[in-house]
Amino acid sequence: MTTPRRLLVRCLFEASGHRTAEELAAEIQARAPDISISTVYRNLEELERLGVVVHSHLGHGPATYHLATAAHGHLVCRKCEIQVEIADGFFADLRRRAIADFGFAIDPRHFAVIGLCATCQAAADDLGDFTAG
Amino acid sequence: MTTPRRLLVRCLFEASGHRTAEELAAEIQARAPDISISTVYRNLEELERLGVVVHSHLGHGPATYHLATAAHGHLVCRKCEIQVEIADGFFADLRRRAIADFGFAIDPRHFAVIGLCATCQAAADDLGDFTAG
DNA sequence: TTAAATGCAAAGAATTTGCATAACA
DNA sequence: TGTTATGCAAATTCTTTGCATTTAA
Repeated sequence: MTTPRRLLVRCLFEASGHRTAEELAAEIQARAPDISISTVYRNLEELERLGVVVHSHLGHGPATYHLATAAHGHLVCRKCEIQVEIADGFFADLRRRAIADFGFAIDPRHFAVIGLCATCQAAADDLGDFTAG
Repeated sequence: MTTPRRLLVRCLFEASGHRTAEELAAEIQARAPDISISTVYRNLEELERLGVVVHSHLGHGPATYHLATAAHGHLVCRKCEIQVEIADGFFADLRRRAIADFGFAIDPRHFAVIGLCATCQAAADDLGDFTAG
């Protein structure tokens, strides 16, 4: 148990949101300025190997990390990038089918489900009307 | 209509699998060696803007590109990385719920659904038995 | 002949790695 | 005291960008 590791774990427990490695590094560096981001990556990797932490991909940017106990799925708008957290129940049917048809045990939280939020759909429709007219 | 663009479109139509920008560039360069990969990226971007091509993320590596007409979802094993193509019907329930509860029109093909294939689940179980015993 | 597309090289973002030093047990 | 972790810098991977030159309509 080293200082960087202790601070990282503390950060992860204190706030439960998803944060990128860079954001976590910034929080840690506020307390211990010369902890390097490679140490953060290495510790996240180790914590993930131990099953304490998971990471997920919510878009094209950097991965986000959080406690495994706080994992959940996401809908992300491809246009405005708004994120919605969704309950595992949303994936019940998909999970059942994946097992039944392919023997796959899915982790539907690793990658977000991308789409268009209601607002951006409306905007796209308006644009459609405009360009058509 | 320039030579690089023509060759890229031909490549995309000839074989229907998903290929990375690098793979597409290699195919193109077999015919016209000094077409650069940045041109491939630029044309893919343009074709995507026009709705002819889509890209998806099947794992942590490079994105894969294919004709929009050939789009489909994927299950990918996080361990052995085997890929299974799945029909849109798999996502019908998720799609319905996303619209009903959040107004989201999802594109469940952009990011793969990650998980463990049957073989890797079995391997994990064996390991579990072993380490437990 | 003029706007658009290209090639090259360099920049960028996110992550990983090599290696000498430092910290833990 | 010996393994494990760290900091730093450099390397990697994937993708984008700047800019001078070429190509196509």
